[in-house]
Amino acid sequence: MKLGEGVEAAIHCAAMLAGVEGSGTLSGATMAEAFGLSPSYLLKHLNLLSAAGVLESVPGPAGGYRLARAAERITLLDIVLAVEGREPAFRCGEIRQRGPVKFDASAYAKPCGINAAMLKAERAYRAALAEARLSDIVADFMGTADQRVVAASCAFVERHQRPQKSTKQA
Amino acid sequence: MKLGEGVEAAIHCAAMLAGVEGSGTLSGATMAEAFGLSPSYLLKHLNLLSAAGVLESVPGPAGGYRLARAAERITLLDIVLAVEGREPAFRCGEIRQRGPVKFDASAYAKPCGINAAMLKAERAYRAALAEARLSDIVADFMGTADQRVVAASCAFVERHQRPQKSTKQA
DNA sequence: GTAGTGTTACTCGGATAAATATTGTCCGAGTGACATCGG
DNA sequence: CCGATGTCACTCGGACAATATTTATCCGAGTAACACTAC
Repeated sequence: MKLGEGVEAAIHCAAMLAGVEGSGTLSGATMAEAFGLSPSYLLKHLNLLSAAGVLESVPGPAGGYRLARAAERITLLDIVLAVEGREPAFRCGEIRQRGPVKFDASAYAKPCGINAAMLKAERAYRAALAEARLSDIVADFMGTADQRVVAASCAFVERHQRPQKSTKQA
Repeated sequence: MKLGEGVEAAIHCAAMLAGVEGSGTLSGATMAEAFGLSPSYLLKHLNLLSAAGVLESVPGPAGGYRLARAAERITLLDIVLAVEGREPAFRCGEIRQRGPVKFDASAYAKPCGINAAMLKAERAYRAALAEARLSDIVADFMGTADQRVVAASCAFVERHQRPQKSTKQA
């Protein structure tokens, strides 16, 4: 039961991208610098988010990443599943069938009760994550965090964001 | 987000031990055979359960493992935490402080909102596991599983269980 | 026949390798901006 | 002076090592049962 280090980075990056105006972008290198991370490695996680449809990537100079949809429609569950994978953490290996006494498949028609209990707990976990919208995270940060940090973060985004010129149908 | 393979084995072993009468024991080798697992590796997980106070180990010939308390007072959470560790899956590395702009510690007095949301979800996960008692798992297995499998499992336990000398068998 | 004692076989327990997943790094393909050149 | 074009720098994207964690195995310490011997 351990989540990868990249989950934290992915959420922070998504929250930072939520502060970008319009269809502007932030480059992966910029976000890596903001959090003191290895740029190349952060790209790996950002690509996972792009593949999952949470972010969009813009190539070329003045390119970068942006949210694929409004922050209100992105949940922590979307991000966690994108980075960690969609399959459940507990995988029933059906070890109950691996013993010396064998029966045909009909004897194991009912799913393993242990697996059911574990998956039920995981559904509760995912449901809680699904209720945490990215916009809530950002609003909480803006409201409760130290104002110096908030101001510095906004200034950082303002300074590094790149307004998309070619696609400014805004 | 991935649980170790040993969690499944640990839960199955605990459920099997719940079927042992009185203060009898089952050896690790016996349970490993029942599930087709490596005996030496299963011992590692059983020891974790012993260290956590979920199981008790009896050394010497006719030794083995038994539940440390009644199955009604053992939850899946106890087992999962014993095997996977008690620390939460999401560990906040405070990467928000690792950027180029630094503030003193007072600016970060409030805990990270992302961390709070992740821990809240994990509390929901653990709460669901805490509601799943080992006795419920066993009762569900006895009631809903195929009766041939139930009979075979009970027979296996009957055949391999070792009555502790203090409790004389009938 | 009974009690004491030494042996023994079986158990758990921890230290030790192999396999796998995660983390971190590098270089290449692609793309839009910029400077240059021609009209 | 304006437009087309070639070059370039910057971006993402995926392939390649290093590290950490998990998985698997082996051998040793400990203990209670068993057998043997002496009384």
